[in-house]
This record gives sequence, C-alpha cells and structure tokens, in this order.
Amino acid sequence: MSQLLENLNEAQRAAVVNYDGPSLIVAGAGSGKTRVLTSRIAYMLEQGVEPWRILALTFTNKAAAEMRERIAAMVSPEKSQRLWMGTFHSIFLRILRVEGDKLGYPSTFTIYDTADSRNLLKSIIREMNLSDDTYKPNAILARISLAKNSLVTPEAYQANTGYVAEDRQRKIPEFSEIYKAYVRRCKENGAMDFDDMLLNINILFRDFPDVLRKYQERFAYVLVDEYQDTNYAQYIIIRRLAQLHSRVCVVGDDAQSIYSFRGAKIENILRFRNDFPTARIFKLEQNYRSTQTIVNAANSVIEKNRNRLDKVSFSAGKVGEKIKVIKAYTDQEEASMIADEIRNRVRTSGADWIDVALLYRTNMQSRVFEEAFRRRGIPYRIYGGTSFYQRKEIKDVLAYMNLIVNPRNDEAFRRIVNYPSRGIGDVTIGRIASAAESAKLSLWEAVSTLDPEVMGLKGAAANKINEFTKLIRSLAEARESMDLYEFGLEVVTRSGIIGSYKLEQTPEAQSAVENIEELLNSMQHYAEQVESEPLYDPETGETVEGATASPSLIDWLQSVTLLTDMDEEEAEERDRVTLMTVHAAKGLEYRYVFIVGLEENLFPSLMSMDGAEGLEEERRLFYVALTRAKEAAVLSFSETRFKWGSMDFCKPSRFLSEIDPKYLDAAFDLGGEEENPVAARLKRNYDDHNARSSSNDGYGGGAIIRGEAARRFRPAGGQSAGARGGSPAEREGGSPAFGARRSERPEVVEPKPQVGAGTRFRSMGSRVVRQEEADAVSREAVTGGFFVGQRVAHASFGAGTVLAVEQSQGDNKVTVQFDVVGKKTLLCKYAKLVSLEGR
DNA sequence: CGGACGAGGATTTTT
DNA sequence: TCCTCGTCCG
Repeated sequence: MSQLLENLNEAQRAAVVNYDGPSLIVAGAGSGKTRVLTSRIAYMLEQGVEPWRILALTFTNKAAAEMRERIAAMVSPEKSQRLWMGTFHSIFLRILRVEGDKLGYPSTFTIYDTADSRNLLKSIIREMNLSDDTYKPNAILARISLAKNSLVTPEAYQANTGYVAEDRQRKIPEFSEIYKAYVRRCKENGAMDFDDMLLNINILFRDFPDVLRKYQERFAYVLVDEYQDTNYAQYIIIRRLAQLHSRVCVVGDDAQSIYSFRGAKIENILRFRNDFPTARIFKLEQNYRSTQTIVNAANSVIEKNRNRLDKVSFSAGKVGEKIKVIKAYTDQEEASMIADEIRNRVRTSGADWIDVALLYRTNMQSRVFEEAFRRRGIPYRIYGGTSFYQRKEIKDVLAYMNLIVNPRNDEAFRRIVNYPSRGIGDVTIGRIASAAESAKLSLWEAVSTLDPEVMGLKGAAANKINEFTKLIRSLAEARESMDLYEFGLEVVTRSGIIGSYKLEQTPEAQSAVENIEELLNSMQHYAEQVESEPLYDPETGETVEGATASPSLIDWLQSVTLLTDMDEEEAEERDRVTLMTVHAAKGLEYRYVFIVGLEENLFPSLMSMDGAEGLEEERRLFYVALTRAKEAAVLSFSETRFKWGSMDFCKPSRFLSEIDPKYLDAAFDLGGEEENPVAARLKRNYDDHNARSSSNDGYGGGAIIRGEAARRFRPAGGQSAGARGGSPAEREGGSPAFGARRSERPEVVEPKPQVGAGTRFRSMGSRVVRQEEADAVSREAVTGGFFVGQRVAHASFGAGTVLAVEQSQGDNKVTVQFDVVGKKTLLCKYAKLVSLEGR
C-alpha cells in the first residue's frame, strides 16, 4: 500500500483512492480535509497522473500555497510545481491573459480592485448627473457584483423585465444604465474587476467552444476546495470544465458556508448529486481537532438548521471542559472580564498567548478589547483592517506601474497625474478628458500623442503636462532596461513619491516609506523566485531547456492585486493573542477560543435577520466560531453595549440557549424564551425616554439607522438568473448530466446587494501603528504607564516628551511637549501614544 | 493646493 | 464614537 494512505482513517482513505469519477467529499470541521485533498492529489500523481492535467481550485492563495507545499513534501517539488493549483481568480487570470484577446482585452489588462471599481463607479454616477445619495456607489457596486456572479450581463439585465421593474420600484431606475456604462468603461480602460475574471471565463467558454474543449481536455481532473463557498459563476465554470470527463471532486462543509452575502451558494454543495448523479459521496465525520464537548455543543446548535446535508460529526478525543459563559453588564466590562479570563487561563494552563483567539462578529468590537489588553499588558495582534496593498502609498506606486503597463488605464492616470502635486488641476484634466473623448483615446494616449494646443492647453499647464509625459515615458524606458527592483526604485524616486513622504516627517509618512520599501522588496523577492524556477510549458508541463521565466512587471502587478491581507506573511511569529472576526477565523484552530458579543442583533446580526436563510447563515457562522477551539471555548455577552455613541440594551444571543445546556457552564439564565426582566425594564425606560426626546428633536433616534440598514434589495422573482435563461452565458443545452436537471430547481440567485456593503478603510498604516502600540503598551503596563520625561510619539502630532501624567479614574491624562506642534494634553485612552523609549 | 471643518456613515469580505 | 470624504476658504 502506498505510504500516502498509511495514516488515514477508513473514510479518508476511500476519499483519496477513488479519484476516477465525480466525488463529493463532505468534510466536517477538523476532519482532516486539507490532508485528504493533498493526499488525493499526491496519490493521483503517484498513480501516474500528469500534474498539468490536474486543476485544483481554492479560495485563498494561502490555501493553495499550503497544499502545494504539502504535496511537494509528499511527492516531489517538481510535480507539485506543475500542478494547476491556485485560486479561482489566479488560475482564470492566467487563462485570460492568454485568451483574453478573443474577448477584446489586451493581454496586459489591468485588474481593478474594489476601490478602483468604486472610484470608477462614482465618476460614472457623477457624469450621468445622478445623485450618489440615491445611487450609493457601494450598493450599486454590490448589485453589479451579484449580477456578474449570477452571469447576468448588462444586456441580459435590461432584457429582464423583472429586474428592471424591481429597480424602478427601488427608485434606482437608472441602475442598468450605470451597470452598462461601468462595463463599457472597464473594457475601454482595458481592465477587469474581480468578478469579470469569472464572468469572462464563462463568456469565453460559451462563445469559443474550441477554447473550452482545449481546457476540458487538459484538465482531466478538477478539484475544488471549499465548494460550499462557490458562487453561480464559479459553479458554471466547474460544470463546464468537468463536462467532458466528469472527474470532478468537490470538497466542503455545508455547515461552514458563511459567504452568501458575497454570492456564495450553499445549494451548490447541497445539490451536487443533482449535477452528478453518479457521484460518490465521502463523509469525513470524525473531528480530530476538538474535544467532545465542543463538537457536541456545536452539533446541538447546527442541528437547528434545516438546509443541511446529512452528516454527523463526532470527536473521539477528550471530553474536555464545559463551555464557560460569561455575562457582563457593559461592553467595557465584557472586555475586562475576558481579558482577565485569558490572562488567568494562560497563567494556569501554561499555554502561550498565541494559543488564544478572540473572535467577534464585527470589526467594530475589537476596540474595547484592545484597550483592555493594553491596560493589562497582554500582547495581541489584530487581523483585518486595511490590507497592505490597499494602502494609499502602495496604490499610488502601483498606479504608476499600471499606467506604464496599460496605457488605457484612465483610473491610474487620474490617480497619479497630479500626485505628487505637480500643479495639474481639475481644469487641465477636464480639457484632456474631453479631447481624449472626442479623439476616442485614453487619457494617456491623448496626452502623449495630441498637440497640447488641440486640447486647449497652453503656457504653464502645457509645460506641466509635458513634464509628466516625459516622466512616464522615461519610466517606461527604464522598465525595458532595468531589472524589476531597480525599476521600482526608479518609479518611487523619480515620481517624487518617496521625496514627498520624506519631507513630511510624521510617523505616518515614515510608515508609508517603510511600506514602499517593503513593496520594492517584494518585487525583488518575486524576481528572484521566478528566476530560480525552471520554465514549464503549460501545455505539456515539459521543462523548457535552459530557460527560466523572466520576471515581468505585468505578472508581478497582477499577482499583487490578487493578494489579500490573509496572505500576508507574518513578519515575526510572535507570542500574541489573536483578535479577528469569525469570518477571518475560518480554517484556523486555537487551543482556546473566546467568542464575544453573543447578543441578539449582533450575533446573530440584525442585518442578516430578514429571513430564515440569513439566520441559518449566522448559525453556521457561530458553528464555525465554536469549532475553531481545540481544548476549550469561552462565550460572552453583555447586557448593554455602546453603539455609535449611544447605549443599547441587549438580549443574550439565541445561540447561547440553542446549545444543549449540558455542555455549558453558565451560572445564570440565558434568556431562552423569556425576557430578562431587569434588562427589559431598563430597555422600556430607555425606549420611552428616546421616544420622548426624539419627538422633540424630530430626528427619531436610532430609527433612521435601523430603517436604512433594514432596507434590502428584494429578489425580482422566485427564479434564478440561470434558470430563467436571462444570462447569455447560459443559453446552451448542457450535457445530460447537468443542464436541464439543474434548472428545474428554483434557485435563489437574485442579485441581492447589501446596503452599505463595501470595503472599510481604516486609517493608513493602522496595522503597523497598532502592532507597535501593543508592544509599547505591554512595556508600559509593567512600568505603570507613562512617566515624565518619556519620549513618545503620536499618530498625527509626531514625537514629543511627556511633561506631566495625571491619573483620574481610569482615564490617564498626559501632557506632552511635541517637537513640532507644541504642548498638548491628551487622554491616553484616545491618544494612542507610542513610547519611543528603549527601542 | 492644502488645511479646516462639518456631514454622514459605520456587518461579515476568500478575490 | 470615530473615521472618511467632500466642500469651502485662504
């Protein structure tokens, strides 16, 4: 027997060995999913399957990299290297780079991230003379995204009377026009957004059967990880690719489907059998991660969901301790109690900080915990916030490079033409834009080919534009003659970006410079990596003799846009408590898990509660949270909570009472069916008070927010885009294995964007500052806070010296003489001072 | 063009 | 509450 099979249990082994037909591997939490998937691929390789015939799709770069590494160790790095393994986006990007010209895209097309898309959308809305009050860019973007994910093109959208009627009813009748304009502009700019990569692959496969055939033949085996998170577009791609051989293997856990707000459809995994009636189903039901208590408790909750695959999850491990439930009266107190609990636990169990994770439903909740940890000197790290590649300084540098690679990229042009400031104002840009439009050129093409006078530019404006043009041209030349890193250096210096930050002399500017340096390092790193690898012919997987790929700017740029902060490598593995959202915790495990804020309307979230589906997803989210714990879990809730400046009274989450009480250690009533009498009375008083004051001031208290948040797009009808044939990508018949069968069922594929969904931007470099802060403050806690004469730094005031420290009930006041801005008195609580001592 | 100031918005977010 | 964005001045 192959060594690969030795350490697998019966079910796992069956899932590994039977690779020659359609398979559904239902992998419960902690059941060794990754192990099975990697073993299966390794086993296939061992059995003589050529690596380039295997397509393995994941959702994160991290997952792909991890699998590749494991397979390299199991079989050989060479074979592992030649697998087509990566995220949906990176794999299909690779294909689109080759085939994109058939759809009218340059091979150097740019990828727009969410921020780019939103900016473009904003300008479209403005140009159409629509108010961005009614046409909220984020909401529009989300709706476009869901339309694309459902393979509904603008034309299909407009042809669909249901959608159009819905938009009229929603008072956004121009939506389809915006959608149309957005798609057109992206194409003119030679750009694709994230969703386009999936949509365009579908269009490609639909309109070019020979191309589809080529990839169907190449990918004799298709594997998909986290199948429960696939959306409609991804589902159709998989179906198409697998049509020829039907050797498709999907792995996932319906109980962990938590991304429906991004278009993921749990139905894909629930009904896999409908698409592939001959599929074998392998259930991995033994949980190797958690104690029996945790697994059973999690089961007792998830059982309340109706939309599930039939599966039992069990642990053969220790029974373990009961799940402790902590009640607090305020969110502040919750944070203190949890922080104490964490400290005690680490102390008594001999665990490290890194063994502890704190999970919450919303990022907002992290703040109080940060403060509590800081006060106690508990080191922590926060996941989330602005990812590295979203930072302003990074996006600016990338925009220079993007413009050089793709001269049609107007968004990049607009971003950098006057950054750093070179005196090119709106008027000038407006003139260029109108000249460009009438000449049917992109902004850069206009500027670099048209006579300035033709564009109505003279004098200073013409000179400045000329300077800019020369700059970009010479940078483009630099790219030809230099290696990647040198070119990068050239860009950041000649553009003046580094110079302008160096002038600023603030901590943020310093951090920006460091981030840019980091970016250049990553270019260097990338180049070295590419040069060290042999060149493979993707068609045959053969090594091209004596050749290595040359690191290209476009490849680097594209790989960079597909990275997220989850992919960031930990700079130093340090011993810290991890704080993150439950979503971010998926796939991770910790000895001790603390799930906080278990209150109605927070977890489960108010926003997802307008239907049974929403509640079920929240429940799955809770399931994910609980099953992250290996040894013990602690849950907490508070009876009151500050939300946006005012206090809210909260009921304990229904999930608490849904856990079978025999697994709980709670010294009080969890609410359950009845109301907590004290909280109820308090709430009545509070509501009365609010009602009175709001009728006076005419603002209606929190109702404005509630009303807004509660408003949702409703589906146009019961039918899906695919089923109704609204999508041009879906007109074909399909094989007997899928096709008709699929469309029978009324799917829920409506475009359902969330109001206000979108990327949150935290302040620039926030994470960097925060980490330093955490360190600094741990030290302080030991020395007992700030002291006179201490050198400190403030995010906006810069460096200074502490003149006085004043203690008044929890709020430490510090007077600081700042080197640049003078004397200020600050509340420690808000000022986020960083100690500069002892560095 | 940059700073100041006020309004408005604030789930989750693999790419 | 706290952050970001847009606008309005100097």
